[in-house]
Amino acid sequence: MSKKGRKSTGEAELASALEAIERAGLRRTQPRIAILKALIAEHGPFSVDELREFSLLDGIDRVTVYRVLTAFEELGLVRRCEFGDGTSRYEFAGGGHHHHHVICKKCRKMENVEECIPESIIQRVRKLGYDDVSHTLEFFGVCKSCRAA
Amino acid sequence: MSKKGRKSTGEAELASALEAIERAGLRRTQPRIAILKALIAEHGPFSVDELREFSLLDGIDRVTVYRVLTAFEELGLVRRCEFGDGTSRYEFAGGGHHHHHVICKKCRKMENVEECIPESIIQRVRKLGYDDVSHTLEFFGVCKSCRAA
DNA sequence: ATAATATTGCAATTTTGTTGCGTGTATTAG
DNA sequence: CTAATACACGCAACAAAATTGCAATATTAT
Repeated sequence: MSKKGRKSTGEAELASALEAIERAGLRRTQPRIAILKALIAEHGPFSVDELREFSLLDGIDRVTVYRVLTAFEELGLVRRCEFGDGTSRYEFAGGGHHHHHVICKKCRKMENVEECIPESIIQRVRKLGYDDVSHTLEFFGVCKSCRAA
Repeated sequence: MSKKGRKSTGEAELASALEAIERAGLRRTQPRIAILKALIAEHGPFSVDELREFSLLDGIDRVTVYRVLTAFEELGLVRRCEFGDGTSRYEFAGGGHHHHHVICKKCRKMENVEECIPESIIQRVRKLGYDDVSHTLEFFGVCKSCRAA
């Protein structure tokens, strides 16, 4: 995405996320920074325990990860996804680029889907009397390799 | 929906669901019938424990309810919804009529949304190589009364 | 009616997420 | 720069949700 086409280091995303944290009156703590870095560097939504496997998060308590992710979700820095297996997964959402996922029903492999729902549906929900409307959308199907087998 | 406009007793839905169960090679057991009846009679997605409060389900073990709902989901008789509070909810999906929900972020009140995503998005997912594509879609917002407070 | 087997119920367990509280660390005031 | 304050963290205990193994039971086919 950068003008010269070089791979993003994530520094811009990190900086703007930290700014958002400050604007919200929260502190720049080591766990928050580490979690942001991990989420920006690696992608695909992660469960709390998957996140904790990154060495960046070494020594950070599971409870802290839950609390940080919940705070980030409220700030819109993170999106929570439910893939139907009972655990929540989180991915960085600080750069406005919002997408969804397809999950294979057999092997649980996951892939991004760039399309989103039309604005008109969101308008309908607003007309029902809701403000600050967000949504979750996930697709499930059987992937090529699983179909073959 | 019936031709004469009288209220549906759910008998038709029940019959066709039972037929689907047989076609799948499953047995018509008392717990399965009771759960179907409850799901057809009452609406709005229910958690396992909410379902178990209906007297129809008296004496049916929680584990059985989980297992039955999982089987029904695979048959497409039931849709699973995730409202972001850590528990799965289920609703009858045997009559093709498929809808989504808005959940208030504050009071957790829930309401149906009849609109659905355009077929074109589902086509895109199929083109990614997935068969048998389904989706989950939930909206979240702040409802009128919570906005006032 | 009987046999074969799918399904249930129970108990124990695992997994996921939450709460309370004492300690530590970042920020603010002096 | 130091002390005071408040926020955030880590630990331990807890709670909720869902799963597993196995023996007992109910359903279907013969």
